[in-house]
Amino acid sequence: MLNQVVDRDPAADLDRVFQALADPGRRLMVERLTTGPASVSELGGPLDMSLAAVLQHVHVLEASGLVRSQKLGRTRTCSLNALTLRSAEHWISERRTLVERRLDRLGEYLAETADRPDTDNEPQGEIS
Amino acid sequence: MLNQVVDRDPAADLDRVFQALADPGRRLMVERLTTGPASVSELGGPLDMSLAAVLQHVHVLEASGLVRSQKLGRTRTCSLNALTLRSAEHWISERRTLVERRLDRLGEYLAETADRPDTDNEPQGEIS
DNA sequence: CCGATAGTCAAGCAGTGACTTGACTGTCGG
DNA sequence: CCGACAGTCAAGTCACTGCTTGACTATCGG
Repeated sequence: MLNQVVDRDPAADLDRVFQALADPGRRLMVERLTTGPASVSELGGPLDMSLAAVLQHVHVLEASGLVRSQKLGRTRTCSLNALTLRSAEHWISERRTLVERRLDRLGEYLAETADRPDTDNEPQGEIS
Repeated sequence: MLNQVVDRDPAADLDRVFQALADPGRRLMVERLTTGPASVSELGGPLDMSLAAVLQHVHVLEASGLVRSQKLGRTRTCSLNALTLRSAEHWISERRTLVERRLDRLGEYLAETADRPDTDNEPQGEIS
């Protein structure tokens, strides 16, 4: 009963998280879960599909690590895992800041070369 | 030549962004583009697939709004769009902070009820 | 002008994803 | 104990994805 995280491939991990988020229904479920735990039927309530289909979405979310769930009696209660949400957010923010920093530097460079029309501006590798 | 963003469905928009990021090859391309613009062949360099396949990935990235590109001569130069990266990051961070705040409140509640073992703690709706 | 370069388009195909239905299994409320 | 409830499993369908190959189109470098 302790075969939790056997899978240690960060890339495949992100695959599953982004794939899980790439569906409007599943995002709706995530949204619902931000307000607190919910049963499978509760998650599927607003979704106009069979319960079996909802369950499959829950499986996807669970495989991605975004959602954890446990069964109590005859109902399965699902809850959000903030850590997984964090890791996806982190991947994006890392890349975003990289681009923005580069774009800032480019802006400065352009501003400088516009001010001084004729100084020693050797083309040093690509900047753009 | 000005039929840019005709599509105004924020949900479908996120669909495409997360879908685009849900592929390791495409994430690699994004990663490459954080260091500056690149041609299609450059993006496909480390990828072990035909150029036609790379092009299709570029199309997906472009349709998601993550990448913009323009053709100059015979080469197409692609660049990252930080704004789209931002919007995906924003969606996640909104939800993450929601969960975390709720979890914090829950922690406080539990701590309080643990301190005062027998006060008027009416069960008022679900907290968990 | 010619060959190599860098894409582009269109089929075509195997694999995956998002469902459905139908049969079945445990609870829970009386 | 019985019916309804909440979920689960297994097929099966149908659309979409990620790739390939082959043919074709523009450049670019001499």
